[in-house]
Amino acid sequence: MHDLKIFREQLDLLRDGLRRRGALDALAPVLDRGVSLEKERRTLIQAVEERKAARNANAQEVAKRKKAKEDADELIAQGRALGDEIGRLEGELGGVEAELQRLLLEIPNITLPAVPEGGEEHNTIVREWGTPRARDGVRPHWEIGAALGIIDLERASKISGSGFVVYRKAGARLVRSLLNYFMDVHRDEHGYEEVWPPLLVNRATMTGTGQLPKFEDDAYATRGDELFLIPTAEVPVTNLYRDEILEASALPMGFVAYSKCFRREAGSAGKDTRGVLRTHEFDKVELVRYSTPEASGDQLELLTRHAETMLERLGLPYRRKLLAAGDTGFSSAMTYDLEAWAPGVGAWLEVSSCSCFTDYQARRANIRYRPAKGEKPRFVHTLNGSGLAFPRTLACILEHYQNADGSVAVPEVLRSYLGTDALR
RNA sequence: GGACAGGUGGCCGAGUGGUUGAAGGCACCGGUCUCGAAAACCGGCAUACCGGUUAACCCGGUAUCGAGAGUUCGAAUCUCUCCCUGUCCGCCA
Repeated sequence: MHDLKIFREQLDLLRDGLRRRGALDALAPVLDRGVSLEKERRTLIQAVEERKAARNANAQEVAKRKKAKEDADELIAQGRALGDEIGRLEGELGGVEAELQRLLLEIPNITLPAVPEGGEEHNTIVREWGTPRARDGVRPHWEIGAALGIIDLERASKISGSGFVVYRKAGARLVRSLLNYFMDVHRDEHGYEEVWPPLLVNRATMTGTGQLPKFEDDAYATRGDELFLIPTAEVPVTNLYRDEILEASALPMGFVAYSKCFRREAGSAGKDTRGVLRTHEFDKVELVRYSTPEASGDQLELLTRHAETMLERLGLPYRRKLLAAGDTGFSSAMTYDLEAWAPGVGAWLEVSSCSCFTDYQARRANIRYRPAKGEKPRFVHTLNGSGLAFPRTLACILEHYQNADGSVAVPEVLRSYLGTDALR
């Protein structure tokens, strides 16, 4: 969310940002409305506060007279009239502020200068690692998984519905191995604090990271308790310090959290849904960082490297894609997608999305830090990225390491976790 | 789920309708003192918004005592709803 002041002080910057996303035409009326409402808001605030000041002075005077046993009836009548007027003006102000709030929620973050303008056709591959395996003779992971008895989609749909998966035997253990391996590396080598967050969170938390109110249809909600199942660990972890002011010396902070992720995928039926590519419930290790505004660019590179390291250690060929402005997520100022090659599916699979949100998320969640003693608090910059998402990583492993005899070699780094060097 | 007891500034803690943004203490920062330190003393020490000025400092105003609504000329203080915490009981991995 942007600061209200953007309508008054940084309109050109905002216009240009929207243009780069290709969203200016659609949002121009929102901006115009915002500018005039912002003015109206200030006018109303002045009117209200002027009367409140009068009311407070009046109340003091009443107190004084009462103490002196003097008559105050006239003042009390004046106070009552002021009160009525304040009530009326505040009602008006409330309406204006509510609409402003709604407008602000419709305006996406402004992307950083390094982000290419335009739509997804301007996405840029900025890094490639490894040699993608040829598709010839490679079966997709759902066939491999079924043959090995480690991915059971039929029974998953029986017990839960479509878009769910049961991992069995070595498949189940493989999930657990990824969890432990990822957590270990990010904690021990990359210096993240390990966090094990709740999967059910309240409305304020979902609102803090922007899932609500706009995307309520995408979230699973509990009946009767006003709790939501998290779509990513980003939600509880970023909200850890909601409404707090941090010490500058604490930054940057890094958190690594494993979680189940729950997504209704309301609008994406039929796209990339084979096998485990898109499910309603999946596992992911998430990296979250808080940084000072000055350092957030470097922090994005660092975070992205942390995620890439996992693919390199697993020996999976991948590429880093810098998303163009129009393809960059609503709250994000800059995003790299990491795509690993799945030779069986014959596609690059997004296994991580690393973003810098600048202060857009922090403002909404009210996460600040104090640069130095006595200075005013500033919003932190928040960043996050998967490190990594399990199902697609698992699919890539099965396909990339598939042998001619139907067995699958286990990546070196997972062997001690999995207790075997091959799945057969 | 039931019954009590609570939620006040970074922390502790006073305060039941009228100069209370809020006593006092602790912590922290600056100063005096000291060769230096401690102690003592003096001063400072929330956030947001609006306006004036705007380069910064600053000045005036408004709001905030868990959240929201209400009563009142006036609410930390009274009423209602909700949230959270603690203790006991019940249930339970």
